[in-house]
Amino acid sequence: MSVRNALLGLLAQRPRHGYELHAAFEAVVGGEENWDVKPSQIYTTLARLQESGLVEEESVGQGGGPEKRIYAITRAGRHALVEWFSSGVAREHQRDEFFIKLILSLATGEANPRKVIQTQRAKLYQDLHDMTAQRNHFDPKTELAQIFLFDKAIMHLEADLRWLDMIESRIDEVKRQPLPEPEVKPRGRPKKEVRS
Amino acid sequence: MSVRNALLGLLAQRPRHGYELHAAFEAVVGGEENWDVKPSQIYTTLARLQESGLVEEESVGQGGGPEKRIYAITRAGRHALVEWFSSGVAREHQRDEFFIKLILSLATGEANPRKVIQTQRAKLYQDLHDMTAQRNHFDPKTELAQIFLFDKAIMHLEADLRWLDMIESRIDEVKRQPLPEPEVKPRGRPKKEVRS
DNA sequence: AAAGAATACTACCCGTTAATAGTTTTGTCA
DNA sequence: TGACAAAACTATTAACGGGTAGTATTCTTT
Repeated sequence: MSVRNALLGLLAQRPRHGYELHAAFEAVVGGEENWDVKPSQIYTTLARLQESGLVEEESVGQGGGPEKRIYAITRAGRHALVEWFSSGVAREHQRDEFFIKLILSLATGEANPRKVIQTQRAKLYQDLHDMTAQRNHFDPKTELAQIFLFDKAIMHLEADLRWLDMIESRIDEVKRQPLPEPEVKPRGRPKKEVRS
Repeated sequence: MSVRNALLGLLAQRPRHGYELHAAFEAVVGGEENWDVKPSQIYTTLARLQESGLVEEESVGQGGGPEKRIYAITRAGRHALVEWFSSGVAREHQRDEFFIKLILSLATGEANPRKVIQTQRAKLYQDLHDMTAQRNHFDPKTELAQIFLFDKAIMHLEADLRWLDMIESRIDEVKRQPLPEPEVKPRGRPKKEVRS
């Protein structure tokens, strides 16, 4: 969803062709680090945007080399962009991979939960270390935005570590709890509901 | 990735059919709340697992109603599962939707950055409120795991809010920085590199 | 007959990657 | 001077994995 909207944003400035969009995107958000968008994604996304009528092919330029298909944003596109800017970003799904792993290790006995936690903690420390190192490669005078991005990641890692500590200290309580069983629902037409 | 592995974990206990897997999954990780897996996803994932040879169709049971295709985990499947349990969960990509939105609002002038921040903050507070409310619907005596899941989400939301404050207080610094330009690379064969 | 559980499937969207292909510019070396 | 290497420039196609929407068939109970 975000590449899509980013392209709309860039096209709102002026019409561009695919390669140019790729360059602009990288410049804005991926200073050779972190967000690595492949050119092909730009083109597929562009195609889908066009299909949805948010973008249209304007003309075909030709300036040495292959032809350039130049795209422009449409009215509908501008509308979608405004929409995007004026709405909050939905939080990522609860779908937490580590959590499900931990629960499954508890529920199935296929792995040692404490070990799972330890592995994860090691990973988090490693990540934290890497992120911090990378963060310090940027110059606050000119690349403050990049630094903020890393700060966010770092804060999340710290939160994860705190959470992990909390969970570990109470893992026995969880173990003691009954395994959740799939609840059985009565078949057939339900009885007339008596509301509570 | 996680549904996939979760199915492997459940099949490691014993062979099951799709509907059963769906029920078990919901019981373990989605107490009617948060993680809502559609049955169709179970089936598509199962099909893909089978194609990769991690799971195989064992037999077709029949117990009232449509036939049940019963799946079992294979050796390769068990191997993949062990692999999963013994490796850390990779952090989610840097790909941060809010960040790119903010940067684009700064770079393109198509939206007011302060407003973007405010909208996001409102969203975060809303989410925080909802999460907290939901969290309190669970019983720590029997559903501690669910509560932990919410705790994690809550901690992340709090981190996001702190981060947002930090960013907002320094937004002018960012604004003052030169817009990142796509860097121009020299064409042609590169000069013989004089290593530093 | 109504209603919903039990069970399954297909088609599709979106983000993403891998692989490929042709043109132009420029440095290097014989 | 000319041949070639190397890389930028520009784009396309095929495919995969996660995920959703919608539908279809039976069976059981009221």
